[in-house]
Amino acid sequence: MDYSIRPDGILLSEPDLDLNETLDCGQAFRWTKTASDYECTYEGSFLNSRLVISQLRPGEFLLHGVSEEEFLGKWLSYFDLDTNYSELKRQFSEDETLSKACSFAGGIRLLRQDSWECLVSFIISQNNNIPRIKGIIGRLCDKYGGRFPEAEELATETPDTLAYLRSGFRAKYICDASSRTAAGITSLSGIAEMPIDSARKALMEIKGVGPKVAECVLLYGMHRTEAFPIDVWIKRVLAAYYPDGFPEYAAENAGIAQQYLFHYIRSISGRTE
DNA sequence: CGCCAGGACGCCC
DNA sequence: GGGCGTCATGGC
Repeated sequence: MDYSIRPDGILLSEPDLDLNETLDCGQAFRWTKTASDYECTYEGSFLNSRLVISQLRPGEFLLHGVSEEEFLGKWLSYFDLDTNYSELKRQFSEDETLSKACSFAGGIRLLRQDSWECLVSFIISQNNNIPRIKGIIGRLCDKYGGRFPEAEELATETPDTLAYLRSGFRAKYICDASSRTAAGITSLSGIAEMPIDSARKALMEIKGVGPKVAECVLLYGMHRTEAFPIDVWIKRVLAAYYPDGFPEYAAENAGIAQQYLFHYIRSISGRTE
């Protein structure tokens, strides 16, 4: 990773990042691709900061209007730029399937997202498809002026007052997550520091949070890279390529490996959304 | 129209 | 403990 400061923002050089692969692969739902003169441009936000980022060419990016302080204090961490993904992929590539997955979409990175937003987003994701997940979260943020609401703000809602989301049976789960978090019964910052099995149990005390959603919150919202969400696609990968279990040497970063595999298995079965 | 979606719950055995 | 119907909504 390298960067330079320009009048129009931060110019970032990072060969192991591709914006389409990272921002549109189902780990985050609030980035939108906007038309531009570049390869691609995305707009989105993390906590209360909005970002417009362009991919100028493979491995080169412009973070529009971002100061060095904002870059070092926020976006460097969000895009996990202090982790060496070349080294990770080199380790993964001992395995034949993982090797293919890494070379298919080598620009995927694990974003360090906000745990609360992540919890609500993956509650919404259950038995749902990505375009509709984005729609529900978009309607939620629209109501709060384009930002993601705090637990305290959602804690006063009911499934009826959340009807505008059209989130279906998931509304009652959003309410439970909000009231528990706002009341301090669930402490996401505390859970983030727990041993992983205790963290899983604590998350699953929330109604609507089962093994899959808990694992996603741990991986995407708490950067627990050993967390390994198993959805229908990863089940197919495990059945087809890992009948004797996932490689032990990759266990510490199994969640990152899972990202490459998810993208790969969907591509070879003809899915892009 | 039917099938499926980055699942979890409640109930059954 | 595993198996199965159900849950809203909408993309395709």
